[in-house]
Amino acid sequence: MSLTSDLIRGHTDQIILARLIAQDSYGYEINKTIADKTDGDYEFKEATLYSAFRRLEQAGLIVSYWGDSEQGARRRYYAITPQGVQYYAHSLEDWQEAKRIIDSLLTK
Amino acid sequence: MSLTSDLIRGHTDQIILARLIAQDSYGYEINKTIADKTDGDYEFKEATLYSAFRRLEQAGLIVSYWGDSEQGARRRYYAITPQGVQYYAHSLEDWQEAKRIIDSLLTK
DNA sequence: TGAAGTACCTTGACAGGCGAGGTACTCTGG
DNA sequence: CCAGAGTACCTCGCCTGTCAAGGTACTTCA
Repeated sequence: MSLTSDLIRGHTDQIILARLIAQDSYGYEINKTIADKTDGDYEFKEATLYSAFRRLEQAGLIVSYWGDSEQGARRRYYAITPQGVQYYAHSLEDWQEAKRIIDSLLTK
Repeated sequence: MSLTSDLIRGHTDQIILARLIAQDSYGYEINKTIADKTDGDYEFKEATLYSAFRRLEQAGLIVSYWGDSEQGARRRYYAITPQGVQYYAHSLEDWQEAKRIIDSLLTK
């Protein structure tokens, strides 16, 4: 919910990349997966999600292609690039580090 | 360093409040304490720190008073208010929750 | 005397999140 | 048969928080 959205700020790219490492996916599905995994506690706002896609694609961390669904709404699929994988691995380390630092700052 | 600063974005207020729960303090000292506690890995930028003070005081979470040092540079001390304590307690819960959520989103 | 340390502060630019609004197609119940 | 809910995408413009850059003023010490 809104409680956590401030805290997840900064993890958007990382979370999207994590989903794309699991498998190619598209905006709507990624958001549903996130909602599932968090038992409905979290989900990106659409504007946030799509602006993240733009950012990540411009940075070369993901690429997109249109799904070939004849029926139903068109889907733009995203796939992670090697640079994306590398960036993600690095971001995982950063996250471990950040947790450590924040936790240490929240104690007397 | 700059690596972690993106991830600490959003924890600024919480970290400052944690310091003020330990004891009344002033900007410069808070930053030094943070540098100490993180072995020099982290420190607020001054502009960030002082804008956080303004925000927190406006929100009624901290109050300030001038230190009575006759000698040396003047110091503006900050103290946490009851609302600040309450906000901090809440933010701790949010942080536990955020860690759980983020970790769960970073796995297959 | 001048550099380094202590201590505060402001301005303006920039980036990311997101509310609000929009398009277009499909499926299902009444 | 058609209205509403669901799927699926997208843009514009505001708001908030960070921070580079710049400034002030005092003290200590080599």
